[in-house]
Amino acid sequence: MTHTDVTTRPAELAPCGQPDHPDCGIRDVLDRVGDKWSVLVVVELANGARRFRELERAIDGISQRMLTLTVRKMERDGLVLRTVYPTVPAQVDYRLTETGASLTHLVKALSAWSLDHRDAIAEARRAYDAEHPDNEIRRGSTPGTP
Amino acid sequence: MTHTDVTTRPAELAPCGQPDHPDCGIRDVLDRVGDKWSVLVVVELANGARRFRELERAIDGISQRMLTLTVRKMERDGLVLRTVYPTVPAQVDYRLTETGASLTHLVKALSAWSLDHRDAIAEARRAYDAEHPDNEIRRGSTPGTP
DNA sequence: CGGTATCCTCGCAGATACTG
DNA sequence: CAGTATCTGCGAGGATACCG
Repeated sequence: MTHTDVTTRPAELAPCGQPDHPDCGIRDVLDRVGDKWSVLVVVELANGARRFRELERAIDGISQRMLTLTVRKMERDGLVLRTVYPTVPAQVDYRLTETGASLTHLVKALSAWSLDHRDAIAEARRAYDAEHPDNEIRRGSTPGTP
Repeated sequence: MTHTDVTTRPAELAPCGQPDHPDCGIRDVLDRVGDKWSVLVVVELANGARRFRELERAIDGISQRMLTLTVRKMERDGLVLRTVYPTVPAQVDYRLTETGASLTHLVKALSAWSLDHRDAIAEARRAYDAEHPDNEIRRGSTPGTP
């Protein structure tokens, strides 16, 4: 039985975490582009084709290895197209496929959301930290606490 | 209210990976909800308030620890609201805040994207694997994990 | 029920070195 | 330039046990 019933639930979101329900696809998409590197590659390539080095430089902090892995995985998933030019000092460029390009969409929405709620979140954090001074949940922020 | 204009194709995406550019917020948002658990919590809470146990049951595979951590982090970020009822066998429920609710939007878009491109990706994978039988990039697939 | 505290593992990711 | 290969660590996250 294929539950091809994408039944576009207007208000509700299909259950996702269940093993019996196949899931709403969230887990898939997160496994695919849930890591920051993939997303940042999409961001870079959203503005046009880039060569390996260009990507490496554009994405601060990524290691050669991770870039290779990321870009390979994305190639395999059909999100990026890899083109090798047999020049002397080998040249390769990457560009988004149709499928990959459709992601820029989501990435932009994500970016917009972040920008939109960034200070609300910062504020919420401050409030929380003020009320829970002992709490050590500080994952993802407050750098100066070694 | 829909405020995140997902459909507009404005211009270019701001550079993100740079240390000198502040960044487009992508890294922030990924640090915040980039992990699958957070997203799945959003998905569950999108359909209404849930108690701890309910969340735990709804999100298959999550450990108690991770649920606590995830939900705490989200509380701190002002994405979920935690309410404790001082009943005898303590009762707590979680619901999305305004900010958190604005995420359901993105999550739905993510879900839609996944559903929409799921088989294209599966196909791309098969094609890739056929052409690269030696390659061991199989990260993100080969589900057989009990 | 709704957590916290502890331990322990395994795999992701960084650094480094070598090749075509 | 554009990778591949290898070693290693570190820490996210699962399992378990125990409290209010």
